[in-house]
Amino acid sequence: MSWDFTGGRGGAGGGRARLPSYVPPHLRNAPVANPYNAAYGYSPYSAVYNAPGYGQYGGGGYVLGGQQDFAPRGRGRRGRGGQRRNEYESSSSSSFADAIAEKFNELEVLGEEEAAGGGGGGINFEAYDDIPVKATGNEVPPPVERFDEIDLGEGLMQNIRRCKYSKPTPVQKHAIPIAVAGRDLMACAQTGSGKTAAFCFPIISTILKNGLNSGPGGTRTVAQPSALILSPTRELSCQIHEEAKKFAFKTGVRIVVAYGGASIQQQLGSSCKWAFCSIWLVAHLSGDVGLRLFNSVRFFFYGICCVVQLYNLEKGVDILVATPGRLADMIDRGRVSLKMIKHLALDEADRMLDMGFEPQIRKIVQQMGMPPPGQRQTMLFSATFPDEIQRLASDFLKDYIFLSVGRVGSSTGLISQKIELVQDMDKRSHIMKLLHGQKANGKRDLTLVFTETKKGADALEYYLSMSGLPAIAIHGDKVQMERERALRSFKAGVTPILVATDVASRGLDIPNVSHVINFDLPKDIDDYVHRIGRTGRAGKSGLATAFFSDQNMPLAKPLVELMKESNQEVPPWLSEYAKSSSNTYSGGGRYRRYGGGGGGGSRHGGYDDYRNDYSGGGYGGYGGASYGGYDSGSYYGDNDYGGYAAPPAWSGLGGGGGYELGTEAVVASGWDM
DNA sequence: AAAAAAC
Repeated sequence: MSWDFTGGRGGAGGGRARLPSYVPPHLRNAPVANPYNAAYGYSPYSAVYNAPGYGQYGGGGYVLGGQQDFAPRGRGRRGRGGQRRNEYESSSSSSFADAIAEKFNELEVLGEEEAAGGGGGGINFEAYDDIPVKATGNEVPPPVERFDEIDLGEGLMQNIRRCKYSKPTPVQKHAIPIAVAGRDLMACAQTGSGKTAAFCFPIISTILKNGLNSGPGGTRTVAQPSALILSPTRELSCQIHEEAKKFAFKTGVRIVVAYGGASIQQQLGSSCKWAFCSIWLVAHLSGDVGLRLFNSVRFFFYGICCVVQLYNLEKGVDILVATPGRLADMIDRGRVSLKMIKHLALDEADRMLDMGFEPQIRKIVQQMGMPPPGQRQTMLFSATFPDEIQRLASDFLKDYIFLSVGRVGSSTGLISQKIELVQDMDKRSHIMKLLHGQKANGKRDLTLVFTETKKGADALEYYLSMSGLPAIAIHGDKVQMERERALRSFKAGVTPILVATDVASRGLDIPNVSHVINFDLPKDIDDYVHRIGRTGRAGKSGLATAFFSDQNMPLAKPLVELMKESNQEVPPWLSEYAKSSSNTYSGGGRYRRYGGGGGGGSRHGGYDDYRNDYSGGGYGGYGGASYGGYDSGSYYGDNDYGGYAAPPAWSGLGGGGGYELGTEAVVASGWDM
């Protein structure tokens, strides 16, 4: 029964069969049957650690320096020749050959960030030529057409070539010169537009120019990274880390990832891991007493972990990729100091600055020793950038450039959106119908199902599993190990149905998703945009189905507008709802602080520099009526975002040197890619 | 009334 996997157990057959274990150097260039084996480093331990009873310790998480980086002697990259490599490390990208192999494999299966960031893999670069790009701000550095127009440093250039990034994507063309010039940046660019590289290249390049921070001495007791990259989920941090490592290959730039969900095996050397596994085995064989013994040993090892963590931090880190909670914790403990930070990048910045996250971010950025704006470079990236968030973010920036990149393939209509009127009680039978229909197709395409709550995700997973459908759930209540296992299992097609909360809605690289089902629609239209953007990638068509129930009335209007923009057929009943609800729900019931106010600007990727709204009031395109509700002008009366005179005219080439590329204003149709 | 993010 396929749904045996839903418990995240892997099973003897499923789990072990995929384990590549050690790959000898001479075979590392060989194509990998399943890209995810290599890319995500199935370790021989996962089968063991995923055994029942281990779960609560979150074996899959990383405390610091995921994978290679946390091995006691670090990676081979820094001249250690990989002598400390163990099986786990080898199964990840321990050599660049592996990295390249992964890259190719990922491209083949339409990796998201990879694909768009890379020059190969059947990416339709012609489509990029039409993408409207707009940069506003003072003295905007001109874009480049090629990577070699900018001196990024030989090591990095070599890696760019190794990655087969032949040509920069639109966001890279603009963002890299801006960032290399040391300017602050607020970039509104789609997931999959290559933004990871857009902020990594300049950071790595500058670090190389200014000299590495991490010397071999290790006399420092506090890690002082010179760059910090923050992201809202652990998986995303991990993904960025993996990316960045490829770019920094052999440059000596040290990149460490830090996020929660404490792990044991990830941080121990191979011998410790084996010892740990053996103990676990013995413990299980000898029953209850053994298990108790195992638990004490586990705690012992946990203590060791902290020591290892310390050691690695002290060894030096140039770029720290982290989630906010863990970083704040490490700063509190005095393990990390931000006083040497020269570059700060926030990925998915709008989420990082929304209600739940903003205080943490503000604390990290403003109260934990980081140099103030002006003395550091700050770059914010997101696919959606509501005005309210822009306003918040401007606290972190100085004289920044706002960059807005339109969508790739928006005109091709890669994603078809279907909205169905399904009441909550009918949702289950309805999704069964949908999924069985797909099953009949015999395809192994991936289906991503979004629910509103964690409980809902679990319940749906259970229901689908019990109905014979291979589903697995991912959400924040699962321990990190289960989350990662779910993701792997989904990507590998073992459980081609992933039931997820919004933990999986942003930034994550989940290739081959052919269908996104919004079992529960999100409250926020931006979330919807991010969610459906998981499908329809790199030339493949995608389907996004949403179950619209009476609960979703507030979403009707923005949803209709979004669908119209992307040339989707709007069901008549939905239009009716949109009309009748237009003024009723203005901003009410929204969780996000920017809630109803965001309507002044355009949404779903077509955001504009809010500074330009300041004096002008609504400028065509999207009227302030988007959300019904507030007139956006009401926000601008505060006058509290100090010193921002309204910069040059928003429309590109005029005025103070904004750039405009492409054929139309940036509020182009289409949505995420 | 949610999700995420530290131990």
